[in-house]
Amino acid sequence: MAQILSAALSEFAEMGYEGARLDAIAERAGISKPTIYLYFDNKEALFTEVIENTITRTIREASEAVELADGTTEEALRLILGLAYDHFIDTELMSIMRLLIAEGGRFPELLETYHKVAFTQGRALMQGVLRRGVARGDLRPSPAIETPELVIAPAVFLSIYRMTFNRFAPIDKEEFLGAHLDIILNGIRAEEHA
Amino acid sequence: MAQILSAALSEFAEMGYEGARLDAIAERAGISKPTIYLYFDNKEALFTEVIENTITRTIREASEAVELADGTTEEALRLILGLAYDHFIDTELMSIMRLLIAEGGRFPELLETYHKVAFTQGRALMQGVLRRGVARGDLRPSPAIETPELVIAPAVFLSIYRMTFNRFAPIDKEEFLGAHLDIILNGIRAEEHA
Amino acid sequence: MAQILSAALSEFAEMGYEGARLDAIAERAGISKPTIYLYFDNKEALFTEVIENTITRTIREASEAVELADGTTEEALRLILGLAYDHFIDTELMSIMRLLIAEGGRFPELLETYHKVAFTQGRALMQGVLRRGVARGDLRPSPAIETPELVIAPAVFLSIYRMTFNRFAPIDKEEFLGAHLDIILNGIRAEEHA
Amino acid sequence: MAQILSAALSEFAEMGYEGARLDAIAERAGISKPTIYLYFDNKEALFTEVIENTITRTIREASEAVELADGTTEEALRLILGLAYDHFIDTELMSIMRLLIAEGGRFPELLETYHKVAFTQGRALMQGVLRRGVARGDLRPSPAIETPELVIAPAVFLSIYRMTFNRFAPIDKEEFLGAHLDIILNGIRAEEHA
DNA sequence: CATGAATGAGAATTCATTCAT
DNA sequence: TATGAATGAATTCTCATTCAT
Repeated sequence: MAQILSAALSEFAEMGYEGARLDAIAERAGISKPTIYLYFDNKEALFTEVIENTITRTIREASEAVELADGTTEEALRLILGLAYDHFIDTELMSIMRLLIAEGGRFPELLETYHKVAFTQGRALMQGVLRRGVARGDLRPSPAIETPELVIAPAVFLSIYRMTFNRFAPIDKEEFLGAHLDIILNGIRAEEHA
Repeated sequence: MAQILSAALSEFAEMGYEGARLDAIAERAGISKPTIYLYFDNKEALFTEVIENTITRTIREASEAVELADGTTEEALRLILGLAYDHFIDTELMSIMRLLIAEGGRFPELLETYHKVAFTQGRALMQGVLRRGVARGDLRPSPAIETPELVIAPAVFLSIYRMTFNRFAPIDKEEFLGAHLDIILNGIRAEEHA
Repeated sequence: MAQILSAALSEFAEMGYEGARLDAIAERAGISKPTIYLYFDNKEALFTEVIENTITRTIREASEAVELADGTTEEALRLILGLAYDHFIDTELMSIMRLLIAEGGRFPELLETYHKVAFTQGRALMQGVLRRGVARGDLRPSPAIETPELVIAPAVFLSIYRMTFNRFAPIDKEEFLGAHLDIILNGIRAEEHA
Repeated sequence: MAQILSAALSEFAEMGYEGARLDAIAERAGISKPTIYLYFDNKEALFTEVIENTITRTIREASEAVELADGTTEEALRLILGLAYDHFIDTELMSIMRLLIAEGGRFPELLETYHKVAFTQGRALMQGVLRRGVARGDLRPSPAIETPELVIAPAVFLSIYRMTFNRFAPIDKEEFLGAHLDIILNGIRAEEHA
């Protein structure tokens, strides 16, 4: 059953919901087509199960890793963004995101699950770091405190980019992360005085 | 033919390439199915034509608007980001982006077209603004100069967000743009004081 | 569409609902399988349409014929039973009856239709003849007046018989009808007196 | 094995041959699907076995009961028709009859078995009673003597009726049997008087 | 130009049947 | 004797595509 889910994730990610063929999934999983029906009611059930299973599994792994260091605000930011890049980019979660963007309109419950289980959690984590930073005097009370999505946005952008344009103009993950941290922390404006 | 393209864009955007039905497109366009074949060789040709047509048309409109004001660096940034938000969010271009994310793997030429025609151009524009800002002493020579994607990323993020999670936790476009400009310009770090 | 209905009637009558193959129906009708779907939503719709269409068509024809002669009671009985035999035995209506017996449990609405449109009407007709016979003094006020089914029963029996056992021990329709009339009119008991 | 046959009879009777599912039979019998194959070669073998088994079993029971009373002709008739009603209506034999009507075309050997084992025997029994009645002077030498089916027909009719239309316009078994005997014995014609 | 009518190729799904245990 | 797991062979149904008009 794990093999079916894994095969299905690949096929769905590559072909989309409609484009995916149960034939292909069965072949990837090394079983026969009817066997899929021993474990899943139908294509839709398989699809939703794939999504939910992957989300919860990945989030569980991620959550375990996010024992936030007691370090400085900058270290915490660096850590959490590093984790975001590691989990979002070139991973199964990225495939899920692509699927949700593509098929979300037709599977709104999945969107909701992902929103609740993954997005909201990540957002809260980031907001916690920012708030602590402000409390410590490390960060100014910028609008980012209430819009932590802004801080995460470049990670999401890179995830999309890697799935699409990267082949034409590659962007290096580490370099991008470095620049990301720099800009977020310091902005692009030149020092006022002088 | 314009009606066909328009109908097809809607249908493809809603249903994806495989999910889209020529029946449905014909109905939306108020014509009969075979008529589509008078103008397009087949479904794939219609799809690529829809994408390319929409891209070029939208980009043309956008380009006309980007007679960059001679104003201050901040005004230029504000202007170009405002245009990005206006063209990317809740528009046809957003549908195209969704389609490219969803189907890009199977239609790489379309990705390339979009990359060349839209993305590269927008990136160059942004980079121009940034470079001029540095030259004028308004902006520091940050890594964003070579990674202008970072400055655009939140617009892309919001575009995706509006297509997916917005229904569960709405984000206001104008507010988000305001925060976006603030963070990009100033960063989140507290003034070093001294 | 008439050809599809006709082909479907044959196939359903021979094979039952589940046993019937759309392939076979298409072939009998000289068309391709998908063409069936141009006219009928699915197998079930085709089935119910076949039944209802055949019933109403046949009943219409029958009704036209039942301009009951003003003749004697015996002539009227002879006429109406003759019509029953002609319409029930070795005809399309017989196939319908077989189908309803076989599949009635799964298609109760069809049973109801047939009951209303065919059976009730025939029963009322027979009852009318019997009542007039009693009024004229030709018939005694027997329990058959309120149970006209008894008078029709042998026709139904023969219909079933022809579909099943006739091949092993053939029963001649005309002879059977003759005996039927005789028994119904006179009973089998010997004259009392003497 | 008895449980399998019983489960199979129910399922076949309800769903027809094609409609019946081995899954369902196994579940009704409280065993697993492959177990059926320990006792029966395949679905068809199970079906024919069910039919033949039920027929022979029921006929055996019936035969035992038909130690014809030495009573009057009328008593004998009453007895034999009573038995027919009891065995044909709302019983397993009725289900068998329905199955044979439905599937007889595809299983002619079953029809033959039923014809030989059940029908011919019942017909002979009835004919014996009639002939004895004529010999005794109780019955006239009517055509029914050579067509005893006519006398049985209403029982068959009622059996069919109970499987189909009874829900829309119920017929009481006992009343019907009473009317049946009256009509068969006396006919519906008024006394010639004199 | 436009379309009503038709279909070949293929998709999901079902089910009788098998087999290793 | 019994069964959990698996599948080959259908079967219904869909849809892009064609063609005569």
